[in-house]
Amino acid sequence: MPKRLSRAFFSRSVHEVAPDLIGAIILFAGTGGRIVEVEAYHHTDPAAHSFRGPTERNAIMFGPPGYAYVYRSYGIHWCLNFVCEPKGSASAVLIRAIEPTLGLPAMRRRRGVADDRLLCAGPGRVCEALDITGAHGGMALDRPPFEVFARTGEEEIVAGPRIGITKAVDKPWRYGLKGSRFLSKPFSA
DNA sequence: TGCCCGATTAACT
DNA sequence: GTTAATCGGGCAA
Repeated sequence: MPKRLSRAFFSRSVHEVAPDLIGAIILFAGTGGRIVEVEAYHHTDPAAHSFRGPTERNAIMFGPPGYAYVYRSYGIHWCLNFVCEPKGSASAVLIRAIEPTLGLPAMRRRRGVADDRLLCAGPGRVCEALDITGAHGGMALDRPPFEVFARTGEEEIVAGPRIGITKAVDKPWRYGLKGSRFLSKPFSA
């Protein structure tokens, strides 16, 4: 039985937690699968929402680790983050893509796409497939409806530049499961 | 109060 | 490859 990830797991540096999340299982109300792509955002990073200090939107990032930070992207989509590091560090990992395994009928219905590779290939798609919205921001990751389990065994992890940002574009803080068909974009060799 | 633009996606050409 | 959709956050005034 996989080990449930608790607050101690998320209390470490966001640059340790992010690659350790590749291969982990995330379930929300019983739907989800294996995490195959994430990005790390540290509060000293100009691309992070927390870079300019606490606001109403990013308040969760300044709280304790092990909680969900959900924000609205482009006025349309929801994006899910896991808050990391000791409280006040304001760092988080963006969940960018999942290999969908549990609750496939529900996820297909919510997404309305024919190809399962597009169910959870992107941060907005992940939230639509799992039915995560801003209402779930601030929820603990070790309590229902969230369930997060550690990966079992070794995984081959690749890193590269993050997607969709205009600041700190050179930092290789996007992590993925090598060769996965469920990435939002391939990693360049 | 007004303005610009974004940790995106889908539907175009 | 390009672009519209769509709206709240953050900052200037």
